[in-house]
Amino acid sequence: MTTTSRRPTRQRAAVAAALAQSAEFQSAQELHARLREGGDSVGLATVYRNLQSMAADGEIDVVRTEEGEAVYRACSTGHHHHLVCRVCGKAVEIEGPAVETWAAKVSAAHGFSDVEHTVEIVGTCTDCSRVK
Amino acid sequence: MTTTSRRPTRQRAAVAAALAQSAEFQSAQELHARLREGGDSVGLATVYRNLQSMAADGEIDVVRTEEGEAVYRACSTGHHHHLVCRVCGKAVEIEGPAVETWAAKVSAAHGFSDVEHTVEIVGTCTDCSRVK
DNA sequence: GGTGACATGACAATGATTCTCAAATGAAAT
DNA sequence: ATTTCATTTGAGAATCATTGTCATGTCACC
Repeated sequence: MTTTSRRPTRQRAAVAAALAQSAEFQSAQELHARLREGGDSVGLATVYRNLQSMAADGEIDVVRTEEGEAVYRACSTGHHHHLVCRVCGKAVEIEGPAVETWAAKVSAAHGFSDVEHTVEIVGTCTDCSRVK
Repeated sequence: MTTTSRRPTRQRAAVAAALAQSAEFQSAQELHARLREGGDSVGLATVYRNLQSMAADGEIDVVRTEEGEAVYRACSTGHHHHLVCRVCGKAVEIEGPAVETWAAKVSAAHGFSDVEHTVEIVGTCTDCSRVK
């Protein structure tokens, strides 16, 4: 079902590597720029295509910025949510059994099937609130 | 604090009215088109500006589409979340005390302050899963 | 080594959102 | 009413991420 056979290419590997290099969320544009600088030249469209297919296969995480920009991140493992600092962008991975069950219960109650959910918590982390 | 004094104008009223006309989420573009058709001509930029200020004041709800488009909705009351059908777009307003407390607890545990959270659940509603 | 399908790259095209700035309009004073 | 002045509006240009196009490159297999 999730078997989208793909061909291994230098570009795909480069994108995956660049993504894995940081634990933070990165936009396609940022990744593209980083690749350029690093010498691994990869076309912008290719970066987008690869990120999309990886995301479709659940290999990476996608989230929409407040401004609507898509940001990607190498997903360490399984299903989880994020606690993001609105100032420095630091992201903490969190899990919430409570939320999972709640979401399942609520959607079932309304007759919804094949459900997915997104939970994003944004706030100001200790470091950033200190500085002001 | 939330006292952003604004001037009442025909346009602002028109946008608010158009928004209130439907219980569904609508994009700025859709609202603009609807206003045009209805004879209440309002500039596109103005529609955006008003939606933004209303959203900033918490008078209306904003959510990002899967494609990154911003959609707005007259917010009935207080804080709540949405259960959205991925096929027909039908949205059900839901509340979740469980989620609220969980979010507060988790963010506090990580030292985050001034926290906000977003929870979106998407699935397929009864009607749409029936048709296939 | 040849071949056909899939991947890539450069660039054009799209589409939502924002910016610009002159003209219109509200509010309060006169 | 009229003046005054900050705010709001409108039309269109400008941005900017993302997607489409299509000729060319490359992989897996024969």
